[in-house]
Amino acid sequence: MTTVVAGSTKLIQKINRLLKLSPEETDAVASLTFQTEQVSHHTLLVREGERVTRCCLLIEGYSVRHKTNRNGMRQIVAIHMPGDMLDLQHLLLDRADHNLQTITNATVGWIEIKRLKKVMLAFPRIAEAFAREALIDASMFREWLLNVGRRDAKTRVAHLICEFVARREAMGDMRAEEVMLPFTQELVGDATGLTSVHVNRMLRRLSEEGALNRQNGAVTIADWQRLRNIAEFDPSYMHQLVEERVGS
Amino acid sequence: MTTVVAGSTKLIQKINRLLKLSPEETDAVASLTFQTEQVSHHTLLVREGERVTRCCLLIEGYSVRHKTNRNGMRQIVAIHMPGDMLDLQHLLLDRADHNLQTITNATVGWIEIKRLKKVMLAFPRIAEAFAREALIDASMFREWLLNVGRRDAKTRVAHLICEFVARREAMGDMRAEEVMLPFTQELVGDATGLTSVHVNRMLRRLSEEGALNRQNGAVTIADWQRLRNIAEFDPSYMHQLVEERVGS
DNA sequence: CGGGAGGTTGACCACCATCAACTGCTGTGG
DNA sequence: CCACAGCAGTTGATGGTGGTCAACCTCCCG
Repeated sequence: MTTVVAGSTKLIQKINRLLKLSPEETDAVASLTFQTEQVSHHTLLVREGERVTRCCLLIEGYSVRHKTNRNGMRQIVAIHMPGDMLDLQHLLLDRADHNLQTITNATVGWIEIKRLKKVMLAFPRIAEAFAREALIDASMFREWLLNVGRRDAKTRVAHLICEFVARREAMGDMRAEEVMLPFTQELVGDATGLTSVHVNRMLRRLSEEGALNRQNGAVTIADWQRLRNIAEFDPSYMHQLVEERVGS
Repeated sequence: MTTVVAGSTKLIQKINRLLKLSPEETDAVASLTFQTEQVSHHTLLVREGERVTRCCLLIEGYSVRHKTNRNGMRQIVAIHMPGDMLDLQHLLLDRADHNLQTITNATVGWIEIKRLKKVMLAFPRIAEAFAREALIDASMFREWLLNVGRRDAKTRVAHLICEFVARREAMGDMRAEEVMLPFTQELVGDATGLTSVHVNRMLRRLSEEGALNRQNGAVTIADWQRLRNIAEFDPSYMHQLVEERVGS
């Protein structure tokens, strides 16, 4: 439990993609301090129905938001990566309407909502950046709805992978092709409305068609254009968060 | 093309559900003027990819937001009713990522985004109300994702109907049971990821099970508790927008 | 070495899509 | 006033996509 500044580097990068910050505004974000915590995978950070009084910055690792139906079937509604502020919505809504859970070992940083609100009052453009992020999140939910509601299984899986890769690349990671996905097949199923068994079959198909590489369960991109074509992937629904990718 | 004040009555009611306005704030909203327009059903108000510089208040009638996949299959991602400000997201995002279309004859009121922004600057609590509305919209997208991804056809259809009825009742309409739905079966299918044919069969099942009444295509609620139970419907995902309903 | 989590594969089946035909309204024009 | 077109709804037959169940494998880690 220490305070960190380092954790906010990726946060600042991300905010700058949404809205160019002035030096003072950058300082204001950089001087935010977080109570950091190391958590293992599958840690529930926020539970549906809970009152939330603090926000969580994902510093390292990955997490998802999910809801469950009456039979306990799980629908993942979003995937988060380092630099994402989780629970920004709880600045204005007091109860969580979904669960928030890590899917890998992770480092998170907690901050009181009151303190965040203070910074946003003092620097309206920081507030605007957060609002923009929330609106882009909503756009991504809509795209996921289209994905789950009106695309077949292969396309859905390919689309999920494209989105993830594009976001990670935008985040500044190395060429995304070279990077393995941190997803279990069950997780992909829960995000796409499929079963893990069927996800497995679709991954095989995508690999047979030359879009993906697989070796002992780990997946990498074999052919971005082909994958993207199969996926019907067009990143414009992520607005400023992800630039259109030029090269192959 | 006249300016109206009357159109904002429902808007004020709605904002007050999200956040109690002061008399001055209420005045500020009430004095907003809109360029009104009568449009017929199926009018495209905003097209995906368009630059948007004005917002649209739905005064009378119903509209939906939708996206399409490569094969032209349509996914409806939200349904709007009188009093809803459409395109609030375009205060901060300049391009539309989905289509906006009326589904009935409707009256809409246009307002320049600049003018809205001015009011929001002068009255931060009005800005806060709009932000809260956007966040609740996002929560509804998440619930729809769960609906489409992890519920079977009968439950999906029932859930859609429950949500619509609860919202309309919250809006102050008469007992929702007595009200017919303005939906074609194809529309219900496009909102739930089903075909109109299967929606038809599910409506029949719901009526056989005593949850709905049907007479020449028009649907009313027969037994709210039963329908709600079939639907797994719990309105808390709509936060302050819809109060928990106490009676039957 | 053993247990557990995740991945892989096959057999079987159900839910929902597809296709097609028919009905009943409603609005419109002759 | 009727004829007709068009849209929405209804129903049946048929088939495919993806779910379910089960067995087995691999890898990792204690």
